[in-house]
Amino acid sequence: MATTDFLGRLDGSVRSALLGQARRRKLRKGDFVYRVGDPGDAVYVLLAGRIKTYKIALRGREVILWFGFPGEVFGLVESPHDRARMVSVEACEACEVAEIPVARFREFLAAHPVVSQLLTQIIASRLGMLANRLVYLLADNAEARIAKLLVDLAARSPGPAQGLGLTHQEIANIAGVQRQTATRILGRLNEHGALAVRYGRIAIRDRELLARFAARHA
Amino acid sequence: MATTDFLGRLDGSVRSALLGQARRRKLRKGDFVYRVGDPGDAVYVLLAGRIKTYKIALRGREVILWFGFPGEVFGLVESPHDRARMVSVEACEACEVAEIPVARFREFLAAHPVVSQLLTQIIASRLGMLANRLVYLLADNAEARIAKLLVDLAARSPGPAQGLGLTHQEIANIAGVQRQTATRILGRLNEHGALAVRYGRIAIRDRELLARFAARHA
DNA sequence: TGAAATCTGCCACCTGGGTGACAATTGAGC
DNA sequence: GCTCAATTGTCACCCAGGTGGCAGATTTCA
Repeated sequence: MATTDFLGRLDGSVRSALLGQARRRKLRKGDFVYRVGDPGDAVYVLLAGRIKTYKIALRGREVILWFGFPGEVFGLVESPHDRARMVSVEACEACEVAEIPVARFREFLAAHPVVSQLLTQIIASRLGMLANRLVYLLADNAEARIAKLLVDLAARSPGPAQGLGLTHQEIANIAGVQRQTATRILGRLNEHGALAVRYGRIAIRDRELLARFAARHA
Repeated sequence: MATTDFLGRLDGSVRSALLGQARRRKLRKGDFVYRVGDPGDAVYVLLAGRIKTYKIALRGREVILWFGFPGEVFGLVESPHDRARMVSVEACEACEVAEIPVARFREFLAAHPVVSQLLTQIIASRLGMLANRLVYLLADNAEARIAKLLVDLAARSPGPAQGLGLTHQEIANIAGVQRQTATRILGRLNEHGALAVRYGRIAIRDRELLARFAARHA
């Protein structure tokens, strides 16, 4: 299980206690869990599907900060002080989320200090991941960035064998390149045998080779 | 006072209680507070000087994550679990820091829940700042990146009137450009009257104009 | 005070990847 | 099954910024 899987790391009883506090919401592709400026009055756990967290930059450019997979928790940072959301969260496919009002979530944490510690860990690791991404986005070229990105995602994705259901546009938006560049590079990695790409199904064929592409700058 | 000024936001008595727990360390330019891999067994408050937090990327490239100014706290993220440091912190000039062993810091937080909340806020805001930087680094061109960076720094820097004592190399390393590019752009911003640059003393002359450069992509 | 190290300013060249454009393919909804 | 929107594939062009190289300015510290 991925270390980012919050729900999976809770004891069964704690998990059901938490989910008992939650309202379930189903979302279709393109629906928002929340958007920039919404009140940050709830915390979410993704039960099924895939979500993306992003901001809109200059000229309408969508910059993806983070993809969320089942079991992961999100919406934590703005919630404690009920500030406006700083990012938008959108369903990449049909999703289900558990929504917990922040007041209840706080009570829950007070009653379960272990969970509170786990969250501290999760936030710290997310800060670390973001810092790492910043470093490689600034220092690497497009090919290495995309390779690193795929390695990272495969480590967190639930069924990497079947492939990641990412569009080229999404890959471009998280790697900070143009859609056409993403297409070109995915094609190249496919030719070299690192990936197995088939219309929207990107699977890693040779993890070693992919890691080698991730580590070189040329 | 900048909202990031941890020490400045503490009550006088709380502040002296905290500093009473600390060992003071003086550093010269180039000294490390800690380096990647060191044990994360202490938390620091910067008392004087300026520090930079960075990682080394491919090909020895230094990517600066964050500049710290007096009053700011750092070393928080790895500490609660005493993990190895994920970043290095180096003095940019003569500095003084207060070093608090993590065990004592934890006791202190338990005794002062207000401070604990403040830290949650600080970590959240740092996550937000990092996310913002990621967005503009991916979406903007070199000129807008450097302009935004200077606006951000001026907002946190103690005496922005006298100018920021940053080298072109440091600006390059945080904006993710080449040193020569930083020089070229600083020269341009100087010509246009947005900055007043004089050998290592970069002062903002026209904040409005600089913000305009930060907001355009061309 | 003087030598060495660091920092700044410039320049010419070159390339990675941005840009726009369009056709082919696929999947989703009717 | 059919239609339409979304996604993918590919191409030609071009420019922002990377690269290397060097001279002059400034600081540091012996």
